[in-house]
Amino acid sequence: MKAKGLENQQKIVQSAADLFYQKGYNQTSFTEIANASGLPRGNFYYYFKTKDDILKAVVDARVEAIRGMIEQWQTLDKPPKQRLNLLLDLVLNEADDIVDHGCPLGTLSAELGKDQRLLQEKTLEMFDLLVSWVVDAFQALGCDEPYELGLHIMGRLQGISVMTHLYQNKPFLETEIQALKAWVDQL
Amino acid sequence: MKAKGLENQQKIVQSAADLFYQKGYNQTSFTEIANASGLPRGNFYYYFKTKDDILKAVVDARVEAIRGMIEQWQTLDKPPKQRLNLLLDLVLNEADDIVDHGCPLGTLSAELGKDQRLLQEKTLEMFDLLVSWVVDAFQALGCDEPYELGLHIMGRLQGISVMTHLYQNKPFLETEIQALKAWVDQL
DNA sequence: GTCTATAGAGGGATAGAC
DNA sequence: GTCTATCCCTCTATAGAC
Repeated sequence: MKAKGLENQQKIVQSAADLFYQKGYNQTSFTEIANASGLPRGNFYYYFKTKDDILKAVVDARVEAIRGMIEQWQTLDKPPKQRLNLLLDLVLNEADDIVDHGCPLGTLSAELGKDQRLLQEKTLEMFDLLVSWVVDAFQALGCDEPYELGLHIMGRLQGISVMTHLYQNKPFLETEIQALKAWVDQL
Repeated sequence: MKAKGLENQQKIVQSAADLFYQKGYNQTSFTEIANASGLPRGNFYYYFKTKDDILKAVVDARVEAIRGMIEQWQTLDKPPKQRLNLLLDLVLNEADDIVDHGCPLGTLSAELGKDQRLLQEKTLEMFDLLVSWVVDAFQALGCDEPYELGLHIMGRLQGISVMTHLYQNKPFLETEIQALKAWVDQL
């Protein structure tokens, strides 16, 4: 049945996404994905030829999720500074996960950047969406170098995520995000 | 011979340190360390009982290197702001490596933080040394919250390293470090 | 102290019955 | 479209000759 197939495919992608985030891509085995999704190991070679294909599907799903989120943000029709705050609030809401596993985008990209650059390029699609969202906001604010500012704020968020994860320090994340909000506010 | 043994041990630690940085800890195999160090695979179980022990030795070596660097910095007897600049210049000098492999401290800690927290704690020794170096400088400057500022600047550097690595964007690193220098200067 | 050979577990991937 | 059985490879780690 086609419908059943799609369902299983989504289960695999969802389980893999969680595990890749919690354990890292290379540290996650087929066995673990199978156990988490409730499907027998051999089965999902029917859906994905290789582990890399699973990662690509995971990234595609996350790209679509981000795209959907941004589209929803756009419907809110907020002024530029509040648009930037939407991203900052997103990080604030994910604080507990960041304490435990770091940034879902950054840690995956960083892991693959070490020696799997081809796969890493795929993960940059996730970043690019957010970068262009913040760049647009800085542009709307009439800033001189919107692209540089966009990379700057994404870098700030990555740094906050790394330190929060390393020291499992949630208060640090909260005060740093507040500081970023103040910085945005006085632009 | 004891001397020969120590020499081999250092060769292993050096090769492992390079590979852990370039490929990540979990992605580096004994075979690769053996090839890089020129020693046969089985041999270095004489020096290290497990792979984890090699990592600990690698971290110990790096801790000692950082400690030595900081001691040397102290002999320079510079004013606080210039002390902070020593760290910023260090990052600037490592820009090419950061483009290729990210921050040598941060990427290792982040990898192990995912699901090898016991090992990760060991790697925090490297961070703690640098954190206390910058905290001391902020304290000497009479800043209100030196510890928070110390974590802040370390986070900024981590964020810069992550983005530089992801996008292989060296100019980004250079302008961001310059911005940090300006920020330090006007404290 | 140095090296070879190999054990034992677990990884990704495949073949083929149903 | 679903599942079992299994292959082959690489991994860490060990045993034991020299």
